[in-house]
Formats: sequence, C-alpha cells, structure tokens
Amino acid sequence: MTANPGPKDDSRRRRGGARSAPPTIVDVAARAGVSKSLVSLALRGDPRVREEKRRAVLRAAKQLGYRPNAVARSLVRRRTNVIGVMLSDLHNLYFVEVVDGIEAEALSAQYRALINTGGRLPEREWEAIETLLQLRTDGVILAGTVLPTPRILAAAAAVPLVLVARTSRWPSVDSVANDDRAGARLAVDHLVSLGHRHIAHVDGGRGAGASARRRGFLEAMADRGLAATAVVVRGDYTEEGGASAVDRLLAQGRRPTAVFVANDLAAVGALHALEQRGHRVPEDVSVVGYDNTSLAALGHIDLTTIHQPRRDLGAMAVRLLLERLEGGRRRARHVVVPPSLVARGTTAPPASRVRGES
Amino acid sequence: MTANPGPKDDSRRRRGGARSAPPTIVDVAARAGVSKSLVSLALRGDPRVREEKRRAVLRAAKQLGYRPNAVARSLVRRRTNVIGVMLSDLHNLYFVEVVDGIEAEALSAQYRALINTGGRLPEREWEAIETLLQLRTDGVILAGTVLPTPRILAAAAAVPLVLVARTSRWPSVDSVANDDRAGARLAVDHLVSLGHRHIAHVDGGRGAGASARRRGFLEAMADRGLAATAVVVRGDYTEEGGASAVDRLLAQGRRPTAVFVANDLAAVGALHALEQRGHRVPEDVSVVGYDNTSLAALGHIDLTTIHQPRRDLGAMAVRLLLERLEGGRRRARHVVVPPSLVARGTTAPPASRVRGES
DNA sequence: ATGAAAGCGCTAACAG
DNA sequence: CTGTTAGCGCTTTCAT
Repeated sequence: MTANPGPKDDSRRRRGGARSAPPTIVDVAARAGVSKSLVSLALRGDPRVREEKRRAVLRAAKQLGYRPNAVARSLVRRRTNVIGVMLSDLHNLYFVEVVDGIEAEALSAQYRALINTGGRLPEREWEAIETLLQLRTDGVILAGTVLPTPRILAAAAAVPLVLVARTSRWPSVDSVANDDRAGARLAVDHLVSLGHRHIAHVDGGRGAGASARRRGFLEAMADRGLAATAVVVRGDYTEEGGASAVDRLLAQGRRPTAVFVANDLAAVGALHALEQRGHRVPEDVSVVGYDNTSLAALGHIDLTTIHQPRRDLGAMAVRLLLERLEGGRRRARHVVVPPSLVARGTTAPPASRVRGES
Repeated sequence: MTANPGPKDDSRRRRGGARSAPPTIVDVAARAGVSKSLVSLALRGDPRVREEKRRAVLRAAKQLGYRPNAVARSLVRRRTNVIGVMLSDLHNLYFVEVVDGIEAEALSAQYRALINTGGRLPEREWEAIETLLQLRTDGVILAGTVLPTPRILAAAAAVPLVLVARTSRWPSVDSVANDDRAGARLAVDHLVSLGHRHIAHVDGGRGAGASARRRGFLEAMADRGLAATAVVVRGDYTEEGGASAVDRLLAQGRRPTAVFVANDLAAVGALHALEQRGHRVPEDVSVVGYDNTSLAALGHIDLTTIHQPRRDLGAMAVRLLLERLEGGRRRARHVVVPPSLVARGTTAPPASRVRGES
C-alpha cells in the first residue's frame, strides 16, 4: 500500500456547478499549516494547544467559513447530544409550554431538542419516533403519545425514554405527569365551597388523564356527600365535544349549577353552548376547565381552570433523561406534580340553592 | 500495517453494564452469512440481490432488531434527507398549520421535517439555525423569523433556504407569503359594503406583514374615498396590544363603527376591550381580524377574519426547497398567495350611519 | 450476483 | 504540545 495516489483533487468539492461542498477540518488544517487533529483540539478549546496555534486555527476556520459537521462528530462519538421530542399534537396548546420547558432545560445541559410531530395518529407517531431513533438521538421524550404500550416499550428498548402527560408502570420508561385526580378534587372543592351542590362533569373520554379526572371528580363529590347529584357526561377534549355534552345535559332536563369540564378547549365549547341556550356564566352556571392553556387566560374567555406547571413538566422530563444518560440510573422514576386552581371569571356562587325546571 | 490484530472483541458493544450498543450492518452480515455490502444492498431493496439472500438478510436484521444508523448513512451520502424547520414562535397558532403543510409535503417527497424553535429571540433563532446547519439538514425553512437580513443571507449561503410569512428580495433566498395588502383590502371592502364608513385599523407594529397590511388598509380606504375617516392606531399582534389600542382609540373620543385588527389574537383583545367599555359587537362595532387561526373559529369568539391558506404555504415552501435541491434551480422564487375573507359573527351593518359622541 | 476495499468528516488513543 | 493512525457505520465503485 503506502502512497495513495487517489483523486484527492478538488473538483469533488463542487458538484454540478452548484453549491460548493462545505470546508472540512482538513481544509482548515491545510490553511493553518497544522495537522487535522490539532484543529480538532483547538476548535474544541482543548487547553493543550498553544495559544498561538489556536489563534491560527481559529482564524483559518473563520476565513473558510468552517462549520463543524455534527454528523461526522456524532458518528465517532456515538452520541449526538440531541434529545428527540415526539410531539403528538402540535395543535394542542397544552404542549407548547411543555416544549418550552424541555428546550430550556436541554439547552442548559448542552443538548439540543429536536421536534418531530405525530399528528395524533399512531402510525405517524411511530414513524416520528423511528426517525428519531435512526437519527440516534440520545434520548426521546414522548409529549402526549396515543401509542399502545408495546410500541412505547419497543422504543424504550433502544434509548432512554420519558413520557410526558401519560403515566407508565414499566421499569424502562420514566414519566412525568400532573396528579389528575387531585386536580379534579380541586375543581370540586372550589365549586362546593362557593355553594354549588349540583355539579356535572364533562369528561375527556379516552383522552390522556381523562379517567383519572373522572375518578377524582366522583370521589370528591362522594366525599362531600354529593354522590347523588354528581353527573358525568361524555366528552372528548374538543370544543365540539364540550358543546354537545352540554347540549345533551340540558336536553335531559338536568340543570346543574356548575360544570367541570375535562380540559380548557372543551370548556370553551361548553361556555358557548351554555350561552347559546340562554344560560349566563357565571350567574346561572359556573364552569371550570383543566390545563390553564393560553385560551383560558384570554380576557374574552377568562376561564377558571386547573393549572399544571407545564414548563416544569418539560424540564423534569429532560432531567429524568439526563439521569439515565449521564447518571446511569436504571430504575424507573414516575414523577407526579401537584396541580393548582386558578380562579377566574367563570365561577361564582349559585344564584339560588335548589332548582328544578329549566 | 497489514494484519490488524485490533481488539475487535465484542466487549465494546456493552458500555458500563448499561444499554448494549445497537447492532450494525456487520452484525447482520455475520448472522446472515453474507458480506456487509450485500446487507446494504438488500436492505435498500436493490434488485440485484437474489430473493433467497434478501430474505436471509431481512430475517437476520429482524432477529437482531437492526435499525439503520442515519448518522452513518448521512455521512457517506452527504445528504440527510431532512428539512430543518426553524419555528420562530411555537406559541403563535399561525404557524401550526404551516408546519402541518411542511410535514405532509416533506413526507411525500421522502424527507423528514425536524423542528427547532427560536423563541422569537434573534439569538436563539440563530442558534437554532446553526444547529440545523451543523446537522447538515438538506434545506432550511424559516417559519416566521425575526432575524436581520445578514443572518438570513449567511444561512442561505450554506444551504437552500426559504422564508415563510416574510418576503425577501435576495436571489439566494426563496419566500412564500400571502398578499397582506390584498388581505387588508378584503377587510375594508367587506366593511364598506356592509355600510361602514368610519373604520379604524389597529396595526401590527413592526411585526411580519404589518406594514403591508397597514398600507393596504390606507390604500383601500382612499380608493373608497374614505381617507378622511381612516384612522390607524399602533398595536403589536398581541391580545394586550389589541386591547390597549382600542382603549386609546376610545379615550381619544374616536368612535369608529368598525375596526380592522392586524391579527386574530389582537382582535380578540380588541373584542374584549370593546365589550368591557359597553360596546356590543357587532351591533355597535364590527371587528375583523387577520390569519383565521383556530382562535377565530371558536364558537365563543366567532371572528370575521382574513384567511391564509397556511397548509399550502408550508407545502409550497417545501416544494421551493426541493426545486433547488433536486431540480437545480438557482434563481430565487417569491411566491405570493391570495388571502380570502371568512365572514363570521363579529361583523354586521352599522346601527346608524353617522355618530359623533360616545 | 456478491465481496473487497476505500472513504465520508471527525475524534481519540498513542507516539514522539 | 503536536502529528499519526485507526476507526465510527454505512455506501459505493470496482473486481470477480
């Protein structure tokens, strides 16, 4: 072997008269008159390189417009320093802040967060995760997945994985979520302390956390001796679902003085349906939502709701990932954070205690 | 050289008793009893490999749980097949659908879209772009950047780049946007045809498209001979900005019969401020927004607004990228799509034609 | 139809 | 302190 006469000519650096190939560490080395390993060291600020050389390297790099190739670096280091985020539903305001928290925490730990969305469809979610895995992201966060357990476990077998807003019981999967049952109790307690006794719950169907919220509602009502007047109607976390649930409630002749809706969007739907039917909020009927999304905070809506510290949830998800990545933790951790109530304009004491007709 | 006795033992495949290193093409080759090049061909469905071998390879891959390493592949192919999306503001509902369009179009062209957010801060936006460039994404889409031109040009020097919702004049940068001037005219025409003559505009300050919307408003008013009654007040695309603009308008003793607000969020703020002051919408004052975000469609808000085909904008951005990537286009293309008006419940004929006092 | 070999751009021992 | 060398996992000629 020895002397490789290979076509190391520079023609390859331009393809089809188009954009030229970006400069590499070798180009920088040549320009600075040093070896490529020295360039590698200098660029990463290794203290072993002499100040003089370092400057020469930095200057050459700048002149050439050198930009490190993360692909090559990742290949050899066998880590990418990126955290993959599978965001189930971009349209769901709930996750926006979770992502904010993820990004802030990732950045402060020298990681990048890259988002791939799943469109709330199992198949697309799985593709998104698969993409992230093939890209060899160091860890994956599933923000609100609708995927069945086997899929989640399959992904977790390849890389540290944490679930946000969905709980898990498996040792390979960490999770961060708020305490939905406690949140529902908060809503009930608030309404009861205002004097309400006839309270309805529009649930979230099979949505994430919906069953826990429903259970919390029922338990809290029972604890207050209000089991008899507690009614639950089916909803689905959508505006339309909230509206039609209220319509059904009213059609049944039920006339609660307050309704606790499983999330903010559906609560807005409920608000609208109520007003459409001539019921004033909060004078005639009080409404409480869940999640405290930016929707609830709009002056025009001003919804009393249950708040979750979403940024914290996101930040915590990253921390859990790092514990596995850098701390070597093996056992699962399931973090549950307490929600709180934000009282706004859609709740008030009931006009009169007992009502029957509409 | 020659015989490399290197430690090719398998101990390296397990690090620190933790997660084992994922199988590679070499592992699959060994298991299937073929060479690694054959595996590479078989996995990609090259017609040259015999059916029998192909199946052996596929089986071995499945048994080992082999997952292609996109990092290695990208390094050698010098393309990643990913389109980087710098999303300026995750909180802005406007971009959600744009991203939907980007993803759908990318997927259908065998590309993946990876999102990195910028938090509306120039510095963070630049970091997000830099990350994308180091990752060697094949192209970059800037969804709503606040970056100064030099930065944008610098990024465009490295990779095909397209701007969404912001126009450009440089040959290296493509852009896709709606016709803001035409949209503003649509709003004015709608109001004028309803009978309004005193129309105010709450602008978007220095926000994207704001100046064009302002200009469109003024021109349309002038064309209708209404230049004398056209008033513009400063806003900033936020709920708060819309509300305070209305407050200022009212404090000045102005009492337009209609107000055209530069975006939906600010329009909702305006709506609220108006009702707070005792003005009913649309009976006393009509309101028109811009963007037709999901906010405007809420039954509770039901805002008349200007619609932009956002999914199409996103899809078009991808197509422009591909034209450069695969079609070799060099000249810039600046696509402008026409907006349309969506009439909802916040606009109606004015109660009486002329008003003065409040 | 299949294998051998070279190399993508970079890092990481290991020498000197 | 700095250069040499050997890969990371995969694709891609080029032989066979």
